[in-house]
Amino acid sequence: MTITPERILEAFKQKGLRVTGPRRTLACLLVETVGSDFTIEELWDMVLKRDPAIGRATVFRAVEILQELQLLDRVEFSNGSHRFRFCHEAGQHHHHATCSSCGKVIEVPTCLSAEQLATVSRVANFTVEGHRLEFFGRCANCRV
Amino acid sequence: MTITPERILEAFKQKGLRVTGPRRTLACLLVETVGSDFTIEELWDMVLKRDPAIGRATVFRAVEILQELQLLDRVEFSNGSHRFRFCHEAGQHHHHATCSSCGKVIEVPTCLSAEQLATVSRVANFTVEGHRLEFFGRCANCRV
DNA sequence: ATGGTTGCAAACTTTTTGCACTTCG
DNA sequence: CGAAGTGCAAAAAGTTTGCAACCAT
Repeated sequence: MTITPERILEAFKQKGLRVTGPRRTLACLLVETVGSDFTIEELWDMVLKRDPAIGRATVFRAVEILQELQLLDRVEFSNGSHRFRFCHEAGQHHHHATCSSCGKVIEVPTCLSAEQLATVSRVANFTVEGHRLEFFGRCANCRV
Repeated sequence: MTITPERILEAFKQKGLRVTGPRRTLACLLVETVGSDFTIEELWDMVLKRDPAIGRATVFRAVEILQELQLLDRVEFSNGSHRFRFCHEAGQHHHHATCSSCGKVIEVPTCLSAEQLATVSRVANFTVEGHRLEFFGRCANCRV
């Protein structure tokens, strides 16, 4: 199940959103970025190379939508900064390990168990609807 | 073990940092905020009421240090925003559940097991040095 | 046609920086 | 005294907004 621009555009349609030129351009670009991460500024720069007429706001707006569609992941780093990433596992629940030395991002399937989530609900008297989990450390290359 | 301004200032000293007027003011203020959360702007406003001479940059710099000292927690919300919080559990490892309706923050002790962390290390070929875990959902008051 | 979408530019929010002055130790 | 810390103001990042024109459907 490789991700294609069509899949992304289909997701827009199913949300009742239109398929437009800028969105098409973005979809094509994003599938090529799989496995790498970027800031919105960097994404905009990439977009400009394909269509210099696209505005920055359009990119910000598209990123917001793609996050809601769960297609684009926001990756948090230990220093509090964040980058975006169109993951191999796009659409699948997963988390990220980020190297505090080189910034490498690794997709990891590890997650909390149902029991652990139930425990949170109980002790916090809280309905858990979602969570975010990030691992920080050092990748194989940056190990000492 | 109640937290006191002295404890905070002591932590500064042990890091080789000086105890200054602004830091004293901040320490006193922070122990009174335990259990509530704030933005840096809000913190600065509170600081100004005690000493109108303190600059914004000083507050930003102090917040950065207090985070490194693990005394001040940065709480992330589901919408991507964040606030700071001087927790009851200051210094103890814990996480947060935030209500996406009213913004309430609940401190929770639930965490990953050693096995789960070991699994991440193994599958990602990655030395895990830290992690961040946030729960999103609805608190008792905002439940439908 | 018609309402969602876009580009632009300006406004905004949040955080950082350089530097002369101050203050702790 | 000397280095760390501070206040200020300006600048840098990062993001949002209003609106007239545009274009999918």
